[in-house]
Formats: sequence, C-alpha cells, structure tokens
Amino acid sequence: MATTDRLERLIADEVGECCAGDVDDRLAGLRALADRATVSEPEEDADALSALGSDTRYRLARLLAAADGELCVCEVERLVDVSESAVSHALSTLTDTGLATRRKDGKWRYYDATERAEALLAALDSTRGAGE
Amino acid sequence: MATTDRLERLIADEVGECCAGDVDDRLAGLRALADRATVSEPEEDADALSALGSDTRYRLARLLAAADGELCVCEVERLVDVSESAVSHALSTLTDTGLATRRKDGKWRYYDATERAEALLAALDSTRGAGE
DNA sequence: CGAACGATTGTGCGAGCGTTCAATTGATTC
DNA sequence: GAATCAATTGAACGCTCGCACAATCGTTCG
Repeated sequence: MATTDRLERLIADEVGECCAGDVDDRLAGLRALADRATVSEPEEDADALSALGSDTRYRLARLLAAADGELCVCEVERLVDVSESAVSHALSTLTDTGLATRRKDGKWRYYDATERAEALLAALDSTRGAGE
Repeated sequence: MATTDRLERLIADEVGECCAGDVDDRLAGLRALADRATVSEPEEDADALSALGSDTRYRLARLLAAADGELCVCEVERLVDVSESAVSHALSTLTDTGLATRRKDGKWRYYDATERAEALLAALDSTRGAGE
C-alpha cells in the first residue's frame, strides 16, 4: 500500500494536530467504509446502468415502462428511428441486463419493462433538476 | 413513415379480425404512448446513467454514498486501484452529470454524492436479483 | 416440403470511452 | 518570489460500443 503521508497531512490540517493513532483510526474508518460500499453484484449493476445509458436503449426502456403492458417488437420499431436490427439488439441487451422481459407468442415477440427498469427511471424522474 | 402492413397483421392475429379503423386506433395509441414516454431532459438522464455505468465511477459513487459526509480526493484515492488522474477524471464526470458535488477547501477538494446518485443506487439495491 | 414472415444473430466499421503519462493550475509555506 | 503540494487538465493510446447490412433461425400456413 502507498504511503500515508498525504492522509497524515490532511488530518493535521483538519484537526490541528495529528499523532500516529489518528492516522490509524482514519485508515480503519476508510476500510470500514469500503466494506459498507461493497455490494453483492457490482458488475450486474454497472451492466444495467450502462445498458440504460445508451440513447436508443433508454428510449426503448421508457416506452416499455410507459406502456401499461407488454409491447410487440413491430410496435416499438415504429417509435424509434433506428433499424429493425438495432431494435432487436437493444432489446436483447435490455433483457440480458435484467431491464426487460421477453415472451414468445407464435411469430411475435413481446417485451416489457422489469421492476428494476421502472425503479431506475423513477429514480431519475424524482431527482430531475435537483442540484444537490 | 413505413407501411402499416405488419401492424395490421399483428392486430388481426390478436383480435381475430381487423378493419382500417382498428389500425388507426392502434397507431393513435402508439403515438400517445410515445408522448407519455417523453421526458424533459433525456440526454441528462442518459449521461448520468452511462456515467454510473463505468466500473470505477460506480465504485466511487458507492463510496461517496456510503460515507456519511463528504470525502477528500486523497481518501477516495486509497480505496480504488486506479491512478490519481483517473480518480480525478472520474470525479469530474460524476460532478458534471449531477451525481456528485465538489467543494474546495484550501489545497483539498471534497466530494459528496448527490440525491440523484443515492436514488439510483437505492433503486439498484431494492431490485437486486428480482427476476420480475 | 416450401414459401412467407417476424425477429434474431454475426460481421465490419466508425465513433466514443477509459486509462495512463506528462504538463499545468491554484493554493500554501518558507 | 521560489518551492512544495493537492488536484486538475490535455493528449494519445487501446479498446469497446452502437449501428447498418446481410444472412439465418424459428414459426406459420398453403
């Protein structure tokens, strides 16, 4: 691990003085913080977020969430201005990352937004324009 | 706009028969859906999501949210395994996308998670592993 | 079976992202 | 003012991602 020089100076700046014990305490606090910040499946989370972070996938998720039920691919396709292939790719990604569900019915495929997608979009809606 | 052939066949499959009025009704519904799915600042949303979608930025946001107060860059820096510059870049991106706040105090810079970041992380936590 | 159809999948290319390295900015101290 | 220090910024590299195009899969119907 790196030197504790800078951390030592930070503590000295903050509380005036600093002894070795203070540095140890701060380091222990940081380790506890790291533990607290650890979640079970961080990659799943990041995958879902970056999936929703693409324009077309974001729009598709909005559409699926706004619909009061599932939508057929051929319906969604009319509402975005990308190719049919791109829509299929995007919906597959959303499904793989737990943001949409897929149901087959004959030749048709129906998609719907999952609880997780709706929760993320709701989180965005409830904090829009909030500076802090 | 493209042909309505496929949509017409979908409606015929779903409800047995289909007249021109049915197609028009469905199209009107889809247009209404598109309106409902439109939000005021979609790019802001997508920027925030893709910002959180990067591994290091996700970890940093988790740390800031788990801390009960602001953190100095030199503290955060010890908790991730990337360069100091990368941490700075990541924190700047989080700040630009409304997921973190920056405060200057002398030589030191303190960052904190915004309400928006905490809402998104909470949404992920509350839906972890939920297949839907 | 073979044709028609909805949807998916693979490929290739251009654009954008994340990282490191090097240089710089602001602020503090001597 | 020069030196030191915390942090930021810019440039460049490598890599991934999103899209369109073409081919393919799975289903339905004659």
